[in-house]
Amino acid sequence: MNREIPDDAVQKEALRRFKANVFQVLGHPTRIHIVECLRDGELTVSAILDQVAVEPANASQHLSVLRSKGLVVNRKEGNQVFYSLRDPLLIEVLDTMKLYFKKHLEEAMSMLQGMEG
Amino acid sequence: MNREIPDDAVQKEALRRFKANVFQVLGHPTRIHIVECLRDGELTVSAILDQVAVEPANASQHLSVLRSKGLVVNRKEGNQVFYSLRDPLLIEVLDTMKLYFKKHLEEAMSMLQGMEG
DNA sequence: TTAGTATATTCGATTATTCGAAATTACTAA
DNA sequence: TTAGTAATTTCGAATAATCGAATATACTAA
Repeated sequence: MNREIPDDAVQKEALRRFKANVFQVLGHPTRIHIVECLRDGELTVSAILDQVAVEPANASQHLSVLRSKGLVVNRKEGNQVFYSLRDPLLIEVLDTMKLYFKKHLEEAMSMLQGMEG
Repeated sequence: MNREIPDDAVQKEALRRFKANVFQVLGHPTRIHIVECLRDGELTVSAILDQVAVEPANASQHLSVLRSKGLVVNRKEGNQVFYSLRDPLLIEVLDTMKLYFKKHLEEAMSMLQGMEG
């Protein structure tokens, strides 16, 4: 198999798919919100719900996505489930992004108008 | 309007939507590939097509997404269109991500198996 | 056991993304 | 003009993402 495409290219493509997957997980406002909430440490689902005002079922679904793609981990303690970020490096990505956003804020805002208009 | 939700929260939510939008744009392997191609400078669509083996129409659609969300810019020169990254900061995001990926490569690979299996 | 709280899963409808094929626009060179 | 290359747009079908409602599981306390 793979007589024409070199192994290297196949692996690079696989890596790109993986990257795309991670970005896609971050590609939803509610999931971004959840990740931001977890910035300073672990939280229970209830605590997350206090900040991220969505249906519990919906939050669970988003947490499930974050979990399945390895961005967050969870631990159970009695009645509750605590979530936390898998790797603080993710915060760095978000912080670099924050720089990007700050820089492009003005155009970002006018762009937002267009997005939902 | 917005009698109950403070302005600040509304703006934060707007910003999150914008961030999500950018991440979503990066949430496709072909678009990641295109951005990576543009890492070292501008390229014509043809040159991009040489590296990213997809239908021209498909590449155009992805470039259109990258353009409309402001991640790339283009200029026309005669018969051809040159694309380049809007802001090198984007590369930094990608580079931070690269660290993340390197760190999680092993699990990443087993995760990829699950994704397409 | 029963009732109550915390979280997760399943289901079905809606909306969004994605792709290739076909048609289109914009240039260039003969 | 005509033919040819570069890039884009439109269309329609297939697939994926999203949400709330309803249901289910797991734990706790009475």
